[in-house]
Amino acid sequence: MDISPVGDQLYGSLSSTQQISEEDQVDLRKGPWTVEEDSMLFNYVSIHGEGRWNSLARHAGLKRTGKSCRLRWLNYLRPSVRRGNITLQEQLLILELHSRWGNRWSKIAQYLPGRTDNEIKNYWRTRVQKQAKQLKCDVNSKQFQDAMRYVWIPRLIERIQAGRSDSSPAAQPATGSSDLGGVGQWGSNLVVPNSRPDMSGTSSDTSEAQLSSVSDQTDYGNPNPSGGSPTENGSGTSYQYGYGADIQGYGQNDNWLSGGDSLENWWSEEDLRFLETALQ
DNA sequence: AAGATCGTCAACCGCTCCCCA
DNA sequence: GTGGGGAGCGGTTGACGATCT
Repeated sequence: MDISPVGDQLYGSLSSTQQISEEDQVDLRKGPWTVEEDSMLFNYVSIHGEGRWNSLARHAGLKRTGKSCRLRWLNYLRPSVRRGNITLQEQLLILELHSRWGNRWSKIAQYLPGRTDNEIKNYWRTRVQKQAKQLKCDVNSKQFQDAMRYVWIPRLIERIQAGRSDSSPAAQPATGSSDLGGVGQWGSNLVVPNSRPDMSGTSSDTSEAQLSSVSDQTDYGNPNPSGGSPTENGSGTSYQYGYGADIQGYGQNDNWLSGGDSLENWWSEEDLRFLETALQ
């Protein structure tokens, strides 16, 4: 765990400047969490469970707001939190779900087990918005939406499929929940890789249909669409989705997707030239 | 080597929603 | 019906390490 004790350095003098008042709770701490605080929160929640964060903070002996405790637990301490690089499948899901729901980060996060809304939000702002900036268009513009649909997403799909055929053991889909019969596979229901319609026209309708064909069949009220559910496969937990994509759970070897598979590497010079021309 | 700039991410803030008395 | 408290959400900030000049 990468927990910095910097909080003590930054806020260690707080108590000396504050009057002790249980009523006002003026000695509430802010800033980075210390190892001790993490330990206190983790132990308390492990024993008593989540909920009632304000009273939980008091009873756990934490000089933090309930909000702060909740955030720390959900984004960091919770055992199910998955750390590490966003995988290609996760990138694809984020792009697809964001195209449908916009900045509904918590809703999007429901479909990426172990990922927090904060993490997805940060990913979007630092990676996706950066690409929009490179292309000199707004991230919400039709131009950028088309760029994602016709270049970015197809390339992600290609790469995912290539990764599968490369077939390092870790890249193999989990077999635990193979009862997803009939649910589309990458590239078949989602989009046709390498299809690059005339982006100068109003082609978003057809692309929307392509992109939505699976999504519309999916019960988004269910955080695990098409019966996707955590499955134990011996070395970790895997989740499968209605798209036919599965995301290797924590504890898995994600190397086949991480390390050099940042979005920047997806955006080849060729793509950039193509897009810049198309966007003019 | 040192300062400037950039990228990432943890954490906070303010607002809204929901539940309950 | 309504007011208050708790929880959740999305936007924003700031610290810090990495990279660049």
